Amino acid sequence: MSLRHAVLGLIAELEGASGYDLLKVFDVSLANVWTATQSQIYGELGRLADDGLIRVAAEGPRGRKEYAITDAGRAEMRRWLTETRPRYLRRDEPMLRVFFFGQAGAATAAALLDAESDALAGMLDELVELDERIPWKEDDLSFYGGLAIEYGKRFMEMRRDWARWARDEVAARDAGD
Amino acid sequence: MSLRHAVLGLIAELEGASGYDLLKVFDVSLANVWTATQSQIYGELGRLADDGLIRVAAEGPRGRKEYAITDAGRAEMRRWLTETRPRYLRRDEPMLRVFFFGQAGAATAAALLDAESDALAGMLDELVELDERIPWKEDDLSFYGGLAIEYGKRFMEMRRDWARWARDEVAARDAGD
DNA sequence: GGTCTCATGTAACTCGTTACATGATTAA
DNA sequence: TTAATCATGTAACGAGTTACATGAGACC
Repeated sequence: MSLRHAVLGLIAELEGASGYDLLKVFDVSLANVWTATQSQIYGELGRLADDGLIRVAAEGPRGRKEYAITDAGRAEMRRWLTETRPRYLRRDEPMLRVFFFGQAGAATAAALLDAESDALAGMLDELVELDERIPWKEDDLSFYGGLAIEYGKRFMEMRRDWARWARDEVAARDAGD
Repeated sequence: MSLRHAVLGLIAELEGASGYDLLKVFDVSLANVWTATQSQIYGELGRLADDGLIRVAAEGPRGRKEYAITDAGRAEMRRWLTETRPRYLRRDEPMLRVFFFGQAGAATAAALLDAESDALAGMLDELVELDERIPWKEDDLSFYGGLAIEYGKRFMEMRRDWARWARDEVAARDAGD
């Protein structure tokens, strides 16, 4: 139940946030780490409130609901961080396709790998820009969010370099043996 | 519908494979890229056969069904590789937790990061061993599978190094300012 | 007055996980 | 003979996606 803890953890850090606020956080910094849709977030906020882990602390204009974490919620967050082990489930569509590039022919495979390294270079640029735009290290969320952004940058770099290397391997195999 | 194409692609490469055979491929080489459970695989094989993309080519002992791809299946595979763009959906539980390590205190955060770099070093060892055990480059699946394994190794290395770096950042922040 | 952003919610569907259930064949 | 491996299938549930639906407030 990772989404549950993502939402709960954000409410803990961002007291007074609404579902709409969380949605923006998911789109920007958390996107590198966990994606969520609008309907998921609102649904989970409702369930967390029903279970007493968060509560509606205030209501604003346009039906806005501002949430705050409860003691039970803080305890659950600590339990999740310290008493559960994360799962390393990999599900990576671009990399899955690589597995089958042989079925499209070597020339097409090389072109697809080129397109991927370009896409990755673009995503890396976006992250670097984001990293420079946000004032890190001010508070805990920023500090740990900064660690996650650094991870995102390393990830994109590694992957871009891999795509370039793989492209050369495919080209060499096509030309040579 | 990535699982569908993962199963379809494997049947294309491994003519005569059964659901049970695919299950092993998913557990070993494909695990770095796409995970699937037994019930998903059998379900998808049934649906692919219903849709005419694969067919039961032979039946073996113990109810074994050996599948073969059809022309419609090969066309669908080509279409998927060349006419669709992959999605970069990241959903990474260990990294999500990092986002909230501040809520457990700096000492606990450092310990959690230590545990993670150890786990990653172990997974890297497993991949290196796998890489040495399997005879790559013999056929297309092995060649492209080898590219994916190289990716897996780079991924683990990057991640292990990141965890060590992050641990030092947390320790420095805790000691210093 | 019109458009943009803020703001929430639900319904239908697909995908993924866990657990159960069953049985044949092989090798020690 | 008994344990391991091979082999398939389904049922219930939980998680994630897409689309629809609605409306209030802010800005120009």
